Amino acid sequence: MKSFTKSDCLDDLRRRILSTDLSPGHDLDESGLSEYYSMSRTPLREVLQRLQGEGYVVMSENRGAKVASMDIDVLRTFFQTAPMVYANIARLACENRTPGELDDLKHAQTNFTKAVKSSDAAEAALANHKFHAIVGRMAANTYLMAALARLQIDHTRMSQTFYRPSAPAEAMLVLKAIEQHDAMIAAIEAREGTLVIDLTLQHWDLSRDRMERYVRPDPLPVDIISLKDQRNAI
Amino acid sequence: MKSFTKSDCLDDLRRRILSTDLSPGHDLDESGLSEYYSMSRTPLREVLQRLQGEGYVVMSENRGAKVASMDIDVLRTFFQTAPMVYANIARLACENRTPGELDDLKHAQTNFTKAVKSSDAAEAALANHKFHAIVGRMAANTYLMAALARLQIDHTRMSQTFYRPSAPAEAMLVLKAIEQHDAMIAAIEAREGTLVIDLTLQHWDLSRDRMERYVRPDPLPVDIISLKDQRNAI
DNA sequence: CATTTCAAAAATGTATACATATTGTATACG
DNA sequence: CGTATACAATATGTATACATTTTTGAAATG
Repeated sequence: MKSFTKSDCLDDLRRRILSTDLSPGHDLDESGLSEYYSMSRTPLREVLQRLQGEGYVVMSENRGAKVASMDIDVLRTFFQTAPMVYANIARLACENRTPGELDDLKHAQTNFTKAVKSSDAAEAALANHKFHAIVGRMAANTYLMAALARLQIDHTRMSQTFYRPSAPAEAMLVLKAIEQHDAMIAAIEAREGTLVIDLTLQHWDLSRDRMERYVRPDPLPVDIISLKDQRNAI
Repeated sequence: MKSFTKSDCLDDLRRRILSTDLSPGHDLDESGLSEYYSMSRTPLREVLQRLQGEGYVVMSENRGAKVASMDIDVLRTFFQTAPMVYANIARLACENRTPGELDDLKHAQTNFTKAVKSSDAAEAALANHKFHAIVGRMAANTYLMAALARLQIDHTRMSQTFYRPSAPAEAMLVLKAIEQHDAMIAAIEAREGTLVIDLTLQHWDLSRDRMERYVRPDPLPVDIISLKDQRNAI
């Protein structure tokens, strides 16, 4: 039986939520989780409290914790807010990045590329999350970071399908995302603020188009429905 | 002995931190606090975890919790970020406000005015905090709200002196703040987005000027130092 | 058959005891 | 003297037992 430290538990729960292994709205049972991570309920509850603070879960009095939901209001707000925050973060990252952070970013990019090439969808989404989290750290702005962290939770969960390309045209889009990351790294290294804002917004557009297609897929063919028994059609 | 519920404890600690009754960097002792609020350490630790999530305190492994500090980096970032977040929040508040929230805002404004008139500095700062928190709730944007909440913590702590007017000219400034609040309420009620952005930025300028004077006060008169015994001058 | 009641079961909340890590202090040593 | 080390004191971390609340489900009722 593997032994988990509290930090491991935090990381693992974050990973499972981001990969939608624990789906939005999923009920988190304290006893079950404390057994799963082989720790008592006391530290596990503290982990959940912390995850609530980070926006991964919501807790209600006497009713335990749930994975944060992604209802219609959340999505609307997400698409409204994301480009502004991402662009501002990217600009600040240009100004405030350190050499060490730049190395971290390049390393995250190689991990991302590897994950994409090996067609590991969940791993690619998490590697992408890590990449943008490092850009956020570069920005060195605790206030915007709080907003970014929450945006990323929903962004990563929504983009799970992004890295699971079903059509050749969509595989191309993922390769394009890799190129955009490379361009962003170069711009951040050169401290070209206006350029990195531009690149970030392009990167956002690519992601957004794909996500909107996921949220609002092509409607089912009408004629199939009309051919079926009318009682089951509604 | 008064009995505290966990929610009371949360509110009271927030209040004490915002009013700098618990100053930035202050070490929070679990045993002491659990005795103070007459609850065991288990729920108190959960309260601290939660306050960490909200940005009021920082915790480190095996070293307990401290009130979030306000060092030079924090202040720089604060002045850099606040106007953008406040302006965006105000604009969204115009769009998304509900009648009930508008009532809450007006009520908060009467409380604020009362506190200012009664020269209760700490209460005025907290009432002002509440006012802007309601504007934040009106915006209905969880991502920006996370940033706003953290900005407000530092804003309220810094502006403690704002409502403790030492000179008549500064009392005038506080009255001006009250007028600005009234104008903002009217603009939000009329859903005049561009106007409320303008008013918000003016409100910010007023607050910023006062805070900068606090952070960087007038230097001590040089001649007084030169008159003293040289050994004590340094 | 739907609805209500109420007790058992299960989950969350809290207190306490114990384990582990950090900090302070006195003493030994160079 | 200053530094290092050992040990006591104190603080944080975790496990367990118990309390309270919510949920479940079977029996009773209309």
